[in-house]
Amino acid sequence: MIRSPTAARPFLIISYLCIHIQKALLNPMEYDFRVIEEKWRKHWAENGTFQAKENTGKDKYYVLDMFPYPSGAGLHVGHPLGYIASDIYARYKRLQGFEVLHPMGYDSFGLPAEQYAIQTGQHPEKTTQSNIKRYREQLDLIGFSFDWEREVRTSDPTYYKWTQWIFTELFNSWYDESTQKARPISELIHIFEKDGNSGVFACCDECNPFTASDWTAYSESEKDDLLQKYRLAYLADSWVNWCPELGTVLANDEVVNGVSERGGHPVEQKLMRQWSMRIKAYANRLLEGLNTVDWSDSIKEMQRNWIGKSVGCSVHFQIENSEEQIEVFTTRPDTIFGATFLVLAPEHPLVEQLTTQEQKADVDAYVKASSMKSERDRQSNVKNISGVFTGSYVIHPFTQKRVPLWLGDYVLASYGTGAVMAVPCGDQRDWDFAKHFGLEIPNVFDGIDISEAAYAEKSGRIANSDFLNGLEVKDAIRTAIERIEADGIGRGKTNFRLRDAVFSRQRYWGEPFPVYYQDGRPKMIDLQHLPLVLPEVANYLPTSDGRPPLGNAEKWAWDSQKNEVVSNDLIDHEHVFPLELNTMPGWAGSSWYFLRYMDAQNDDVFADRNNIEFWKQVDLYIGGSEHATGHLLYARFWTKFLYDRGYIPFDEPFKKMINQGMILGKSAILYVDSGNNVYSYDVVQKLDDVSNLREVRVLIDLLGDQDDVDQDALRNWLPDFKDANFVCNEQGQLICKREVDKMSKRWFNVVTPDELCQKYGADTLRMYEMFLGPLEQSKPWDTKGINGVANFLRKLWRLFHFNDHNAPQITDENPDKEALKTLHKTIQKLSDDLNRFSFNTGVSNFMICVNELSEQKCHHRQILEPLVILISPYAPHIAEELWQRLGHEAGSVSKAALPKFNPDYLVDDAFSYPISFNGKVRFKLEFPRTMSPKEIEEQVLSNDQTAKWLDGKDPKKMIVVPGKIVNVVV
RNA sequence: GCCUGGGUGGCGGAAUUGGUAGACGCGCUGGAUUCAAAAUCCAGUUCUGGCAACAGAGUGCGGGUUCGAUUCCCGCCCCAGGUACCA
Repeated sequence: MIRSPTAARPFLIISYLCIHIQKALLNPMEYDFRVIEEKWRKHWAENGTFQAKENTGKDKYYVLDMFPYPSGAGLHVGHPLGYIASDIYARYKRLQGFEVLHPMGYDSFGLPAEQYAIQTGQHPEKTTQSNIKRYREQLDLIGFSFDWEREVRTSDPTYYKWTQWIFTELFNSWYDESTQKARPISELIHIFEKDGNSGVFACCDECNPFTASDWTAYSESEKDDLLQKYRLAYLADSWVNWCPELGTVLANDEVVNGVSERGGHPVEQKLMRQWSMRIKAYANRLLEGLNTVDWSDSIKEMQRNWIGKSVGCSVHFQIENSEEQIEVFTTRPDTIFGATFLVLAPEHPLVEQLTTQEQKADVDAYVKASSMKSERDRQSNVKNISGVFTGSYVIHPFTQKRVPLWLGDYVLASYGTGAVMAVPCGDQRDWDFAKHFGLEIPNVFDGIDISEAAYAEKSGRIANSDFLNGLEVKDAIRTAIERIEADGIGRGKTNFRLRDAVFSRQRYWGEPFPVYYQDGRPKMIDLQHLPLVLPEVANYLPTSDGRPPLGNAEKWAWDSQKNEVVSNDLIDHEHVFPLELNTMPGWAGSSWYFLRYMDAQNDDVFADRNNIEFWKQVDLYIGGSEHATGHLLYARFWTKFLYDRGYIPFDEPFKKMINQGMILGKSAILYVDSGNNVYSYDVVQKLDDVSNLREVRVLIDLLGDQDDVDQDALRNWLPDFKDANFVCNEQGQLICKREVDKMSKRWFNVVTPDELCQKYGADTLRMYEMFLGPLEQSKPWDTKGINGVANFLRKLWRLFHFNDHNAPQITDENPDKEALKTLHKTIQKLSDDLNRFSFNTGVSNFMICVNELSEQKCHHRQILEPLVILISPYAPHIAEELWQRLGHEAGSVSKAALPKFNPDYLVDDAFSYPISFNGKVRFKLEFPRTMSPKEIEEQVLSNDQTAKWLDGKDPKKMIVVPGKIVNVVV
């Protein structure tokens, strides 16, 4: 056991190595993982063992891991968990005869490298490169079967060339609702030229009707402005989540509880001209597509909630003494007779116009107060009801009554129309609002009490509602919509919570937009001139006048004649134009990387059509569930878009997905008082007053087997402990309390795969990570148990009884029945475990198998060879070594055929029946499997032991389940 | 609040269609081997009572269905993740 401070480690590792070498010299038959693992890693790399090839005649299988962001902290044991599982699966698929694509790469654009650059002046490219190098070294140690020829890096210009291209394709597309498909913008222009926009049913921003002749009469810039409303990537003024601290905008899923996901800085609402993605166009298909993929229910549900489809209708309310109308969206048109007031969001465009002179002061104050509140404040004060009367009224379309018009910040400008018809009897928020301001609460439900709370259930009968009286809610909704449509005051409508995604970031370390501005209008740079490479800047911060970091670049202008980037000095707005200063968000590159792996080095297309046709969808995708509403939604969106435009033949990227759980760390805690004393945990537990103590986390590497700290090491670790007084227990130990935290440097509880590979070997690490528990569950890491797996691999090795010449002592004779049964039971269970992605029971089954074969003293080649193949996906290094020593070609176990299961070996002639009385098992009796239930019944009844449990009584009933159980009811 | 998971020994966990609860591993206890230690091997290890044979209880809690329930149904409690004025 290494129980030393990091400082003392080199010495211990050296001494450990000495002992190890000594042992290996003494006993050449021992399992020496260090030598073996290095040998096979080298062999696989040199022979390109795991390179995937297209069109080999085999069936394909695509196993993908979510690629990592290469952070400076390196990998801890939690990171490779999913990679190990996917690697095992990929290796099994190869043994089953599939051509397997199993690639890896890096999501290498991102904030941390940029923050580091701001602090140190170090170019993000440089830190990214060195982080990737470190990641690669760590990954290589674990023995993954990745095809590194296909590595991608999102920050590499040869990669982001295609990210830029996809952006231009999105810019040059619109969404045709009538065919539910993205189409080239050129086709839309053609339609406009012929028929104007009246026949166009598109997903677009609000747009007044125009005719073909209107269109032709528009100026270029008017046309451009109109087309922006239709493009899938568009430039628009929109309310964005602005994070002043980070100096950038954030997507909705990058904001958590009103603060930025990265860094936890406050976020506010701001109106900015930004690139956006019209993901809303795909809302329905993103929802429907979920039914076709094999993902966990929780992730699907999260996406469904995020998309948030609600079916209802729009209703127009005429404003009293005005030509204007207010449009509201409601899912409950059946309750329209209960609508006693209307509420607008404070940001609603008609607010100023509708406010009467008397109310102006109040309304202005309210609007101002609301705009000061961040979204977070609005959300956290749900119970805090606020609002103000505008002084205006609208006319109820059915009763013709005057309905007061209020403002309230519980109505969101960004959802629906930013206005609601308030039905206090049917909606709790409206009810609360009405109570608070003393507004009417008429009841439109038959026999429901609404004196204490609103009734929001979608059931029951409607009352006090004219033509809806007596109808069931469902029928009432339908009838109301029919009437609303017939009267021309509204129409059936479906709304989505999903909002268009802001696609601009005011950052340096991201993909530059392939865009320059001619008279303020965006122009795309053609594919043939891409990539538009990120320029050098002297400073990674925003410019002094508040422009994004790219504003610092001196050479960041586009010469539209030479088609190249030139110095800003040359900008003349004739041929040389300024380039876009924003960059793309982190999710741009990760939205399509799975396609690039299919043909990672192609310079002519993002991936060759033949390769795409061969590999198709990702068959198995493994990664964390934290990307449920971000990456996984955006990747689906881009996939559907590329499908629509005919670039790929499928519209869902990931057929099956498994989400691995998080591996948590176990922190070590000591107690410190205001003096200079450090207390052992067991001492603290006996103290009466602990109010003056505080918990301090210490480096877990300093702990021994009993959670006791190496005291000298602790003094050397941090100056705080240098001269501290240690209050130890009776054994003189300083014991730590262990607590489960996130694994992080911050809590000093990180365990790295490197140290475990060094000490126990990669095969042991791989199997232990799988053995910890079900893949999808989160679980704390405890290195203690790893011995069990290490012992198992040694036991496996001993099964082969190597002599001094490294030759196994095995026989070619036919194995006995018992050994065959063990083997085939294992084959069967393993294939079952694999189908269920139950890797933990997979490891157990290997342990059971090796235990049984050891007991049987099995020496048979016919048993041991299939076992080696079977275990090779889990423990590939030892398997290759054993395979070679068994006389096979080096490295070939990775390409062997999985042994076939033969049920004949499992058939038993007899079965040991548990005999239970009233459901409790009391003893066992063995009967032939062929014995009939009738005979078994007789045999059991005539047995001596039965008499004891009957205790003189007669059995009421007997249940005999052949091959399972016997139950006697007394 | 709502949605999705989950709750089984000292610990990680197993039990796949309702059929022997606790596989496998860790830890612990005892023994063998050893000058000693490591490693290895053997035996035991859900709890309670008992020297033992054995008996009773037992899968978050309370009910129900069934010959039989960790598994199915109803009601509740707790934990984790997601989400939240979405009209």
